[in-house]
Amino acid sequence: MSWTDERVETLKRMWSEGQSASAIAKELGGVTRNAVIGKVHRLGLSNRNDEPEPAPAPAPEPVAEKKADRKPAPAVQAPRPEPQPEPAAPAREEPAEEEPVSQPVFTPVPRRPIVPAGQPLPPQPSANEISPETLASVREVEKRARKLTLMELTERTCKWPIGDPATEKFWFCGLPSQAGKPYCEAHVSVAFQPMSSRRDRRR
DNA sequence: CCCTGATTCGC
DNA sequence: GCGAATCAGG
Repeated sequence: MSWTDERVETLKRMWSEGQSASAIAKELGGVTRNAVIGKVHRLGLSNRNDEPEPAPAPAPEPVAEKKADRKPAPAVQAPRPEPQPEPAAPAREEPAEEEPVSQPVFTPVPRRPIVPAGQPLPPQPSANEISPETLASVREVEKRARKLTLMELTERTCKWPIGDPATEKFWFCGLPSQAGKPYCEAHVSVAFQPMSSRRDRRR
């Protein structure tokens, strides 16, 4: 396989969408993720976000007096943009009266949430809409959940969230997912319901 | 062990 | 230019 214009176009599109190199390789076929990564670098797409250019801040040498100056510019690695200094966290007093213990209370720092453009988020399991049998089955399955963290999820693990994300009791199902589906068999059954069965569900 | 991208270097 | 091997890491 070679990098035809069309294949390069697909590569560019998927990469900009945040797809992983292996996913792109799978889509293209005939190439490995290494090939994809290599191509990405050759195309100069390495940076997923589009920083125009850090404007390398010449780092002016304060002391640069040498009679016999050898190398004017050592030409080292491009100087890093240098992370922004953390803006002094505004001391925030919450009038919360009900909290007995002092809680750190994460204040949602203005952060642009980068959603990994993946599978559709599962609807929260709402008791209605789902047959009791299926619901029972799901509950049973969730007892056997592998309780994976976000980082442990793969393309072959069920990504159904279990528990309250705001608490420690939160994890992902993690059981083997259906081929091509983001969830295991049990969760697929509650996630993907035919319109017909949703229409006149008995209550 | 699963996965990720980054880099190197012989081709 | 290409990409396998390797590295570094979550």
